[in-house]
Amino acid sequence: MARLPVYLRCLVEQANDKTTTISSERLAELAGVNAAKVRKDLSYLGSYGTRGVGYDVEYLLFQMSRELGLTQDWPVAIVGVGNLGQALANYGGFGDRGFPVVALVDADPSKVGTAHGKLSVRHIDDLPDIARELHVSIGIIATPAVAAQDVADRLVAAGITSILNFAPAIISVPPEASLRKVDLALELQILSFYQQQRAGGPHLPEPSGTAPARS
Amino acid sequence: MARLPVYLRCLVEQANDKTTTISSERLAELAGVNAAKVRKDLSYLGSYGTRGVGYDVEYLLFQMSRELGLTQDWPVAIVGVGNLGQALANYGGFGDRGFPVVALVDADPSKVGTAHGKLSVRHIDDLPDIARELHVSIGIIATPAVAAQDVADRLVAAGITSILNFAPAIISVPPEASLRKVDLALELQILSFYQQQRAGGPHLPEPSGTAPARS
DNA sequence: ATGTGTGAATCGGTTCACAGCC
DNA sequence: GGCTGTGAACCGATTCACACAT
Repeated sequence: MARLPVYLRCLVEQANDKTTTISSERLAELAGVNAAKVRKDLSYLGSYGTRGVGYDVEYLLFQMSRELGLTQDWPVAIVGVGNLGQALANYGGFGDRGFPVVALVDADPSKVGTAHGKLSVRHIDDLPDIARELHVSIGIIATPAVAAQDVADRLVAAGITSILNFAPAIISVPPEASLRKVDLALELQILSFYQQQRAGGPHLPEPSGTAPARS
Repeated sequence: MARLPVYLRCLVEQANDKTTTISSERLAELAGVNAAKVRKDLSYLGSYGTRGVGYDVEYLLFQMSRELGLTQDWPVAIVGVGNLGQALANYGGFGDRGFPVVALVDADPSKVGTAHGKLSVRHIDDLPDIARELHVSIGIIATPAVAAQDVADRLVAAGITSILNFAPAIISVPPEASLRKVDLALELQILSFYQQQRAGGPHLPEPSGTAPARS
């Protein structure tokens, strides 16, 4: 479920506030969902709540970190050192959360060897070596759209089966691999769509999911 | 619908390839969905297809651009000039697609006035002026999580009712505003979850939606 | 009393399948 | 013959509502 990480973040906040126990109602409020969903989601992890009381924050936190695989670091390689790739490499938010960026990779020979922060760019042909040496488990695709599928294939061939794709392209991977995508332009286009709707007469249904009404 | 921009991108590619007409089947393949979904989605825009033939690429492109509000530019302001904010500001991909970044905003007085590319940072208290002068229609939140809700409130108060939130926080906006979120750490956590599942014994259902099997 | 865990009802979105039009 | 447009069937996810544990 894509909501577990959200719960996790809320629980961390609560733990910092010395809260020892939390109800599904309260957690739902923090996570921006409803209480029944929280209970159903958490019940998949096992019966970690106490009826009449709620969930023990620390214990739930531990169980969830374990289930999410966050008790260890997952080294990340960024493929494509253009604007976006550099931006992501400089953004410190990954390493903080257990996803250290351990390699920058590009196909352009003129970029290979250039330094960005503590890392120097390596050639994509070395991907199998890089993956093995640095134990890379996640690959981030930050190339132009046309290269994205090829890069994905190379990542999988190198044994990197978790892929986050920032390129505006539909790519496919074999079933043993996982693929998520983040498409920045697409998000903006969706916003401009709704803005457009608000300006002219409404024709299509309202947004859903990511825009809860203020409570 | 969040799929319209994907169709749009596929249609642009086809138009560049001088393809004049396209079937729902072919478009579905390019967009990574199935044909029935394409037809249902496009039928919401109106009956723009021709039975027995398919859709006229140019005409559909025009209708979709209009519906998505992409016949005009939508100026963007980025709030929060930390690592992520700078990264997004330097990333050229927004302006190219009709979303020029026209303002950088921060609450830290020591950052105000510093230049990044062609823009210099302005103070968040000036947001109402900035919004009016530069016709900002979309605000990007790239602040730490704790500031996100406050920034959202200020954006809405300044008349910027389309918001893209990169901060790892659940925020809410009044119903007249639209909110989308991009949570990079969350995407990585979802990947690490599935990677973890593959390593240990599977307990939860497989991914869905973003990971089509290779055809 | 309070709040979880969970079957049952509900809902929205996806897929099927076919009538209708080129 | 081929492909769209769309009602109907389907399916997973959300929500309800309540028995049960503390």
